[in-house]
Amino acid sequence: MADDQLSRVFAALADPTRRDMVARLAVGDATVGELADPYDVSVQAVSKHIRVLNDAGLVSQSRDAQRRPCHLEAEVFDLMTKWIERYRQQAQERYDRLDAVLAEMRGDEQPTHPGNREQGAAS
Amino acid sequence: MADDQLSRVFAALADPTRRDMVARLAVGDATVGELADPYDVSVQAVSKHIRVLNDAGLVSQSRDAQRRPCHLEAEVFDLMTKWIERYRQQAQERYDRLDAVLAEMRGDEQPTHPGNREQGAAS
DNA sequence: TTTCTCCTCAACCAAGTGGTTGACAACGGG
DNA sequence: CCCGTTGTCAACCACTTGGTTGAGGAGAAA
Repeated sequence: MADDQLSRVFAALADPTRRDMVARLAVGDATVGELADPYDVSVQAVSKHIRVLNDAGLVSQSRDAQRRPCHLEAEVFDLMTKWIERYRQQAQERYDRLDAVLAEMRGDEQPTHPGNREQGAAS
Repeated sequence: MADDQLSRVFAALADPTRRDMVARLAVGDATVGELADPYDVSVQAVSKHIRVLNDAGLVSQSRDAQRRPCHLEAEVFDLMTKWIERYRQQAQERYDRLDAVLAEMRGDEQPTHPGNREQGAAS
């Protein structure tokens, strides 16, 4: 597992249990015990999951006596969203260009200027 | 690794090499060899990466003689985006409510969360 | 103080991952 | 037809991962 943050975030969310915990934390902060309750695994295992989410920057923990309340750091989601949107859009534009070319080949559409359709967008 | 699609997609993108390949494929389809070229690993390793992307539904392969051109299936991104946005928004709403409560307790009139610069840049 | 609760650390284990090399199937060009 | 190109499959290896159990620290509670 590469050690850059984006990789860690994706890897952290690749586990359904951890996604579930994130869903739980989106509702409100929770202690380790509260997070562990719904699952049929040891508290230690849940503690490990939290550590993974923590390392990814998705969750932070504070102190309250013996308890360690977990808090969702939702800003990290933007990191993923940005990456995803970038390439989704890029691919989408490519399909759109292809559509335009196909339409042009069929004479479906008025060609604004023949052969001027490629590589137009400036990032 | 759980076998549901969302898990597979996240896991597939948890590897920088595979994210790189997705970036490459967003520009246009490519053969396995073309995808392997920039990297200092064997073609077999790249073939394995492609298989992972394939199993996640992110990439499809067709036939062209001996070649197996890879094609990016960008719709799968929506699966992730939906999941992410759901909990990001949920968490955001919670912070907003907290802001409101805090403001009310202080008798304040400008509710602003301390560590909460701005919300959705890319939605 | 002693005890109980909440949680983490350490060691261990089975299974999975990302890489390697070697073999080989499929196909086009001589 | 044989040969080079392209890519996958199979076996293997080091390392990681998600789980376990046991030990123990930090605080409240008795």
